[in-house]
Amino acid sequence: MRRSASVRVTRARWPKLTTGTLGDQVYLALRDRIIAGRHAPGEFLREIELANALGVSRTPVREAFARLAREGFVERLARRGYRVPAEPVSGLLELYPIVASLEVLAAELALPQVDARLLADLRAINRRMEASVERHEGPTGIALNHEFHRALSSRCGNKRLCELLDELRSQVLRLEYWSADQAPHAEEAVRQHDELVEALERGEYDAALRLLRQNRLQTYFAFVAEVGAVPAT
Amino acid sequence: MRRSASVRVTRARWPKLTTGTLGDQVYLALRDRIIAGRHAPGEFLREIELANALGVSRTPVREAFARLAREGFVERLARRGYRVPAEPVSGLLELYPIVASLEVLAAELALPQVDARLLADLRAINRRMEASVERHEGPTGIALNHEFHRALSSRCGNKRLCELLDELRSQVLRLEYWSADQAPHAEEAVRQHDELVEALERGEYDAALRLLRQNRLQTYFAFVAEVGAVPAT
DNA sequence: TGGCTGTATTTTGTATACAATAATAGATTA
DNA sequence: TAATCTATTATTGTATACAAAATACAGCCA
Repeated sequence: MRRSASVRVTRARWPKLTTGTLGDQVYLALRDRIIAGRHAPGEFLREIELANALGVSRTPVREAFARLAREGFVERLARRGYRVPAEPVSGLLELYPIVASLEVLAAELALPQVDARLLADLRAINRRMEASVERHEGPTGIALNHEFHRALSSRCGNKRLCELLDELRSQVLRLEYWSADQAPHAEEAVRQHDELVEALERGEYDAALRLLRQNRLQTYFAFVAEVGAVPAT
Repeated sequence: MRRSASVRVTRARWPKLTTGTLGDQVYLALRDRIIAGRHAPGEFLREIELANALGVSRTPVREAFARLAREGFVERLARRGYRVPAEPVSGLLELYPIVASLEVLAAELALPQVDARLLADLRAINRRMEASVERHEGPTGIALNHEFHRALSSRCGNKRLCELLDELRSQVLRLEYWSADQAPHAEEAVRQHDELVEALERGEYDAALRLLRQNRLQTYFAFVAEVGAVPAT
């Protein structure tokens, strides 16, 4: 009971829960905080603490944890609790090839759906990314890089693929936020994005796919070079 | 209360729960039943019923449902309950390309790890698949087809990729059990598997990858042709 | 007779109480 | 003084009680 003061303070730092089931809301709130790096890797998250902070019971918090654990945002230690995992290096090393493969597939499927509006969106996102990179606003550039690829692959017409990519990208996002100061090989990426859009405009689909593959592979190798790891491929 | 008789009967048909957390055990038991087709598509699954049948409370059953829903084995209808989804056609149509892409990636990564033991395993699995197809033991052939591809891709060295593929394959498995009488283009697949193993033995990696891609694409197109759907690619 | 509304029932969503277990700190002994 | 054993405590795992909401059915009215 004498905790009420600190609980109130903590509570103010959390977004209010509004719609949907409580479990979903807790999941979203917690995931955003973890992605944004507001919980240090290795930090333990306690059900009761979060429940108090959010003004809900342990049940929805547990549901959120179960989901977050399955998606890799927290680790579940049997009978010990949940903690934000460290090891972003191996995580990115494993995720990058998966995301790259699926994005190439999504792009192949999306090619027939490319239209003027999508191209305009892609250009706009890339201009924002360019500006962000120039100003060295690290995290913004990382997010915009993902937004660019999301805009393209979301046209693939395969709902399942879109959902899977969204989930994987959000995991990459967290690891990049934590391990990198800015988007991977940012300036180069902006240029490659422009080339990709131009190829799409000219209807040169093979070239576009090649550029996408190259862009994603370079993200991977740039990271590998940075951390000094041995590439698996 | 007068339901007790039917509950007791149902209970006898369920496997006993042994190790791990109850939530995990319920998840596994229920998933296996759904994959095996023991619950008709469209059938509603009630928390209390399952809890009674398994001799546990609703809490672990809820955890299992949450997981199954995220993985596509059940649908969650807000405030209505959970049901086994119908629509295997669109599900397979969306899953096949995803699995194919990731398996090609996994195979690329696994190539350096190929050794005599793996090749022997692959041959053995394919012989069993051949026998199963000859005897028209439908479901067994479907499972063995997955086992063959799993044996290869599990050598990729990317844990994350392995887990993702396992999850996706188990979903494909359910849909194939329900929508097909036997492995997709079974005889042809057995032959292609043999060719693939032979290429691996000769160290012709490019040829092996080409054969794998072809095998998976044909699975997809054979299904498309069977259901008369319009292929997305 | 057909459609609508209100109520009862069923089922999920949430909260809380209880059980089990692993970490921790303290005491005791060599 | 250090190490080990024990008791306490903190935290998850599970069960159950309670709340909310959606459906189905019956009764009523047009």
